[in-house]
Amino acid sequence: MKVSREQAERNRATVVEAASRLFRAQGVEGAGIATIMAQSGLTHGGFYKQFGSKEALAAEACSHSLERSANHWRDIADAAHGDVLAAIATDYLSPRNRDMPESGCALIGLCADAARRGGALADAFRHGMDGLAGILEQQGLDREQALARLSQLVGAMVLARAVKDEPLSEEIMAATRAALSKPV
Amino acid sequence: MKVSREQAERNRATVVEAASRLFRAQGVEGAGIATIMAQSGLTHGGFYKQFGSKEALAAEACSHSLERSANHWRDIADAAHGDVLAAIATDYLSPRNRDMPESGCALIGLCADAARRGGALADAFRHGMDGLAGILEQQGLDREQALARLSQLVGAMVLARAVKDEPLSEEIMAATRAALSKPV
DNA sequence: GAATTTAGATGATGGATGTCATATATAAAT
DNA sequence: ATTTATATATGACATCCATCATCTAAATTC
Repeated sequence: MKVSREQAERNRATVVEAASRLFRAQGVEGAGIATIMAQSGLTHGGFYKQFGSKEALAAEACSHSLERSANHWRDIADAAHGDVLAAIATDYLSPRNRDMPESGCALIGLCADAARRGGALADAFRHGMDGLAGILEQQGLDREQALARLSQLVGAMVLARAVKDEPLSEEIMAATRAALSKPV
Repeated sequence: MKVSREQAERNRATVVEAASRLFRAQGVEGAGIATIMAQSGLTHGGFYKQFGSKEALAAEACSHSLERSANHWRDIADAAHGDVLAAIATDYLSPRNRDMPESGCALIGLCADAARRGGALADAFRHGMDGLAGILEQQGLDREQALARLSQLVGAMVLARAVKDEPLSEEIMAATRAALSKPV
């Protein structure tokens, strides 16, 4: 049945949010339209009234998530007295980001999908990554340093998640936190 | 029909090799048993005479691939006069590794699958990663430095693949090559 | 308040997938 | 030379998925 325009817009936002969480946790292939819609309290049929395709939803979910991450990084930067990069590293290289992929950084959760699927998802991924790199650049790093250090954050978290071994995983995160705390 | 024991063993190795390439390129979910067997010149039916499950094949393919990478890194180390780490970085952070995932490093191609599927695949991933970290440790890096720098290699390649943007991707790789060429 | 529009529900479709049962032809064992 | 064992082929099964056609009830418009 039809719902009010505002309700429809709210529903749409709920779907994007659910997709963002499910895609990050299970990958774009791993999460089906039906699951995402059910998680949003809807059925699968209405999906194509709101989104052109699963790909389009994935791209939107990726943008949504990386914009949130950018806001989060800016909050950390504002709150940190002293070394902002170390504060971001401490927040990023944490069990929370490692063990809760559905709410963790989309650079980790969606990197494989962006690489394999390309298209609008990869565009959203690139744009979001650029935003995060830009935040690092505002901390007195030149672009080269910003990209190198972002790479290190991402690589450490990718490995920490993949090894599925708490001591080794903590070792990886700690080593990278230490490396990022050193002066340029 | 039955084939000779040696032929069967060769066939098995061919399947592992095909799986290793297809899984790295398309992910474990993206490559089906039928495709892997066809790529090996066989049909899908015989698969379960040789492998317990797709998961088991994925783990074996991961080990196989990361052992090859370790050999490759050792070759680079032997051939390099001077800075071995820079030589490895130059080889790793290259268009070849970025654009040919089916023959590229499995740390990149299988990290998402290891993180999501866990099990034997994650075990193989961890073991292979440990081996590569060990090679870095033999270059005068302490363990902490080895893990931090391996993270950086992995993160840069993950991002370089995901952004699907040749200039940005080259920028990421160059920034990380430069960072890894600096003294500890 | 009637007419129209439309968000979402129900249900179908075609294709792909991992796994397994059975058949067959050939190697290995006797 | 005969028997046995088995590597691979054929075919099937149940499940899942993205997408779309159709329906319906409620919101919007007139």
